[in-house]
Amino acid sequence: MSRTPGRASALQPALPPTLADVAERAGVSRQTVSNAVNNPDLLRADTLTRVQEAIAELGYTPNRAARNLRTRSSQLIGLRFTPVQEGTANATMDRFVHSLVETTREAGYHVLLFAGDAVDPVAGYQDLLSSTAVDAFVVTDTYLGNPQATWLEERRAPFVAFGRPWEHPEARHPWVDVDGAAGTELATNHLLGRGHRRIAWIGWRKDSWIGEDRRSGWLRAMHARHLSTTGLASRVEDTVASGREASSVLLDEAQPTAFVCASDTLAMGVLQTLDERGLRAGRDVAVVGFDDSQVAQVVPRGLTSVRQPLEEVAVHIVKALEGLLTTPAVVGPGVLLAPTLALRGST
Amino acid sequence: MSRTPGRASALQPALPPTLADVAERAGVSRQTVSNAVNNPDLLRADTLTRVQEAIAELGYTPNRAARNLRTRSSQLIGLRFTPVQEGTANATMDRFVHSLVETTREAGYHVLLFAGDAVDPVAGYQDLLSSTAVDAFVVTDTYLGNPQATWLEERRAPFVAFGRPWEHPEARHPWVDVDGAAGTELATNHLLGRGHRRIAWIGWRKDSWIGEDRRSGWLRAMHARHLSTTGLASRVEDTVASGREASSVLLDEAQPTAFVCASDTLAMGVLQTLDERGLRAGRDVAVVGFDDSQVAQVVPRGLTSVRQPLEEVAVHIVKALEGLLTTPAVVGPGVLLAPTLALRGST
DNA sequence: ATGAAAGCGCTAACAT
DNA sequence: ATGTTAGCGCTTTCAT
Repeated sequence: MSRTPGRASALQPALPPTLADVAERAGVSRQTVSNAVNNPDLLRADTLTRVQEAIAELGYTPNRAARNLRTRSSQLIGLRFTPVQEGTANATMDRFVHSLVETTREAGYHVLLFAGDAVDPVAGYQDLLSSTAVDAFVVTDTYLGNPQATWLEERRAPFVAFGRPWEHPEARHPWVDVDGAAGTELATNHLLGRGHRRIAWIGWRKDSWIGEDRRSGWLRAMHARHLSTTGLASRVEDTVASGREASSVLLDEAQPTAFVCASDTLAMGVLQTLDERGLRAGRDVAVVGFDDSQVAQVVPRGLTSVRQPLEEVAVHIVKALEGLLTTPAVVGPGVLLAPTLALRGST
Repeated sequence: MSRTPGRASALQPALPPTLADVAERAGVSRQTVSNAVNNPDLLRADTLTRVQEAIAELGYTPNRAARNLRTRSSQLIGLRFTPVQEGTANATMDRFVHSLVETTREAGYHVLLFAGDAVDPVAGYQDLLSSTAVDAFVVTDTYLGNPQATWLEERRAPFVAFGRPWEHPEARHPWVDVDGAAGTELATNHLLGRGHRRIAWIGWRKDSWIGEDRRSGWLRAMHARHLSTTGLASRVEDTVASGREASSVLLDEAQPTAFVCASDTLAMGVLQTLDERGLRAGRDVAVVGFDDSQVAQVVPRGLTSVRQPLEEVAVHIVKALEGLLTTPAVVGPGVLLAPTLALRGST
């Protein structure tokens, strides 16, 4: 008793109405109201109407915390949000997060962001998991060994990875990824179609699985035409400066007429080199980047770039999450999606 | 009874330990464990040690849902996540979100992302508010009338705005903003210092408060030197194409030697125009953008740009949130922060 | 300094 | 088809 919703003083806002308030108003039990919300089919039509009216009149919304406690679920998906790296063109995260937010919403979930502890990458996951603050995770940073995925799998924590378990083919967690090799192959074939034969590759160091994957698409396309790739490849850090240096060396030593890059960041480095040498991208030398970043879209004359279907990725991830969160959990096979090529002035 | 933590079958993971499990192990009451977690000062040193040992051994973490239900708080801050606009350079959101995630974490909060309903911008807020899913909101899209802020204020919902209540000076909610006029003044003075006298402005349409604010900084700097601004200003849509067209017209009709722009997007349009005319940014014509986007950082030779101190914004916002969430709520005055200028090759 | 009792708002399980 | 009972795990209040 003593709960008089709507009668609290103006200074202290009224507590939101509860199930009990609705029940009293509609002249039914609390359980019936609960059913009206969660299993309306169970109610007789006229009872349902009466309850729904009471709900509307009171502006009732189920209390999340109470529901979470009772159902042992939070309807929250945890995502470790890594910062954009300043001075690079990489912004996949941003577009992906939006797609994920949108898609999870349709499935009745929200996205909870947490920061990565620089020292212990697993700390953030640990916290949320053991306090049952989230129902599952989406793991995105699968590029380096991915200790998170392994850690989560050991604890039987539900999660879906954006990215293949490269070095753990035995991993049994669901994942969704984009076929990087197909993307660079697409890019290389596009250049071949425009008459280029000496097409250089600028990618990441050998310990990057994603980098090697993307590189393999370039190789595949070149070899399919029986073109030599000797001296045409460079593996560097993912920075603009590295892209600039690598392209400068390649131009001097291998005279390529086109560049395929593992990232827009590297491609911007190539554009810098061309700019320094008074060459025009697209006319004198062709350049293709990877990720279709904003940079690729707005740089003068535009940068042709491989675009990941992030909206589609999000859809498949949420589908996998839903499978994971039913009992018994359903784990489907990994999903590999095909990227597209955004054509612009640089080719 | 029947709860045997750690003894569940391997197929069904064990339920996490509860307060009661810790209490039993430590030979104290549940309340004492709760105090050990929340008010350790209340315990005798040896009891505290014993309880802490039990907590460590069991790997106990308080259940969020239960705590939320009891304390009527979720430790969650809601943020409506708007997508990046493709084809623009705007990515303030991304950097800001990261700062916010980082800062809220230090204050014991997490960030909950939700999508904006295109039709009803208030819908997402409504839901989370009435289900008490979040403790407060951070409102970022204050550029157009800001119905959200008004709506939230009417409902006495706790929120902090990133952005001034331009058209509602009587608003009493906390806000944090960046002094756009100071930024463009900084930019203009920088150009004046480099000898420029005919400095043009490309900004947004008149109905944008932020746009007019930024414009006023340019005006102020020009007028302080008794320089005419007649014919040197243009107000357009925030797109690269508009920036290109506006700069083209201005170059023909007013012969400016420098441009100050309301956004990096517009500035990229200027760079396009220069590129088309065979002019070099920085040597022939100077250009300054606004927001220090990734684009500004990696475009060949770089784009000088006004940089918002988003980390600092986040700190002040979280400070304001904390004030809001104490009882009684403490509402401080609005906070206006000064931007800086990131110097690059375009000036 | 510690413990016992009560209850936050909801839903699963069972009874009618 | 609806109601009753119990309890999710925690903290507030009060007693010792």
